[in-house]
Amino acid sequence: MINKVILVGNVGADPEVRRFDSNTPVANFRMATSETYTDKQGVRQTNTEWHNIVAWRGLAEIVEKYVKKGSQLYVEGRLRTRSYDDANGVKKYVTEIVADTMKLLGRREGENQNDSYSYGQANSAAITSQVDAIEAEGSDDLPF
Amino acid sequence: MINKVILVGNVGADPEVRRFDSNTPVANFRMATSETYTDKQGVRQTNTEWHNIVAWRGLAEIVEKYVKKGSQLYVEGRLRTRSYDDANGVKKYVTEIVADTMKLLGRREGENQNDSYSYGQANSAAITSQVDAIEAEGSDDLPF
Amino acid sequence: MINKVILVGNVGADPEVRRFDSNTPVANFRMATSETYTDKQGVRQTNTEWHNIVAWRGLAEIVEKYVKKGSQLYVEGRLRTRSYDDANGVKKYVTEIVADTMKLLGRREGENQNDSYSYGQANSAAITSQVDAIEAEGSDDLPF
Amino acid sequence: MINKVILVGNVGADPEVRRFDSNTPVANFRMATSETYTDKQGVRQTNTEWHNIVAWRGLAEIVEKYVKKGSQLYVEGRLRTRSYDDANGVKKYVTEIVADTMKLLGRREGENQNDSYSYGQANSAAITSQVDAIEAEGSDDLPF
DNA sequence: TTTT
DNA sequence: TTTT
Repeated sequence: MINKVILVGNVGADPEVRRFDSNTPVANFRMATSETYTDKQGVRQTNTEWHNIVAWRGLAEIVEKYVKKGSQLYVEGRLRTRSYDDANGVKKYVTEIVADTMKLLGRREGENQNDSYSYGQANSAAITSQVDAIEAEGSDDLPF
Repeated sequence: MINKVILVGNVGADPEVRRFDSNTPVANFRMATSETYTDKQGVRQTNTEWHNIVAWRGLAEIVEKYVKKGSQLYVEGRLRTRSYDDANGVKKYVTEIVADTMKLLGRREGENQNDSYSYGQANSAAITSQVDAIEAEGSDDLPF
Repeated sequence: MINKVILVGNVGADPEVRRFDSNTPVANFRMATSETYTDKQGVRQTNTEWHNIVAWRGLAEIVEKYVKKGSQLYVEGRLRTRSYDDANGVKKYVTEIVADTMKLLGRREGENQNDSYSYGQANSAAITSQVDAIEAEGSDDLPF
Repeated sequence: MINKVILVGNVGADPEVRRFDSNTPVANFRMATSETYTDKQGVRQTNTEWHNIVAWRGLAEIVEKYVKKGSQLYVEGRLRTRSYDDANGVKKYVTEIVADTMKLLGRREGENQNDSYSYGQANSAAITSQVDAIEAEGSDDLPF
């Protein structure tokens, strides 16, 4: 069955990256998608939706290095709702997007673009070489 | 910005359809997407994810008529997280998929297929004619 | 960069599967997506679009076993335009969808559903076990 | 049935916009999506795929104003293969993506971002107001 | 709560 | 050439 999410938006705050046992990294961050429309009174309105993004392993490492508050991002992943007990022992539910593919868009100082990263399509060696290649490109002078 | 969800799965229970003031119908139902995999011990495992689907207006009416417990469905829509106060006055959050397009897949008794419905791409007259056409097809004898 | 195609439609004719050197299987088939609309004169019209689908390796083997003329299918893949010289030595171009994920929908005699297959997300052992599992399910008696 | 294409890439040359009878504008341009990978010899390789994009009416007008050679773009649309006779009277086929939604990504001089445009979801008045709003934003100083 |  |  198919469970697919595609987002293009901006990162709300610098990602948090944690490492669990066996050193598996996981990155969490929030991302906004906004839509603007003109209401019945002719007034411009903006609706902003916030999404919880989770990235594991190689993608988490790429997030750690390249994704920052304000980054414009393409994210493809799947929906997952999980529960947890809050500080008062109350069961809470949160829906997250577990990222499979990510692409940095646009351009800011220190950011790169035009590469996408997929979990599971590349082993860590390949990811490392991708990251190296990107860092090497960091000073390039592409027309776009 | 882009906020898009694509699901193919099965409906968990008959949809609930309510009508608000000005008679706007809204349909709510739950839909499952399952993925199966073989774990490290070689045992087949299934993960099921449940999604809250919301459909408005013309799409709600189509849901009311054609979507049932067990229906196999393609849903395209956007993520929206809303909050509400539960019976104890505690603020709760729920993430829903607001459907834009829907397609009945496969076939069960009383179900039809191969038509998709989009909110906003068809006026109510067109929706009505689609529905009529489907009802007219309702007695056919397709191979699936 | 992102190059993604998502189709839900029907297969026009039984797939052709060939094997190249080193025994890599490749499956080719055509798939139709139709849309119906009511024209300005109120007459129901149908537009059918035909797509060339290509599947490699494990996906090709699954196509060979399960996809038939008339199968209802979900296909996710990427666009690729390639050129070839026709019988008269004239250069021709053809655009194909190289499949990454596939899901059999609906149901016909001898067909199964609710499993999706991805190239590159499963090694050949896992694909084999998926196929085995499906074959084992082959005699069930589901409502659709 | 579902016929959907999602692309994120760069525009290869300035779009051509023509106007037919009844003044319906149509924009045509080419867009590249590239993927890079490391081959068996450990050498970095790039595959670039070129796509023919078509946009009609309001979307064509937005293309005319904002899309340029080098623009980074999100395009959502559907596949359509059409035939034509070339200068020698030989029948040719070309597969195009008819755009439904478009979003300018990244940022260059004279470009804007964070708005997406859909054909059919907005009437021409709404499109005009969107365009006005964008032009008004043209000198802004957004953090991203 | 679906489905396989 | 599919499907409705």
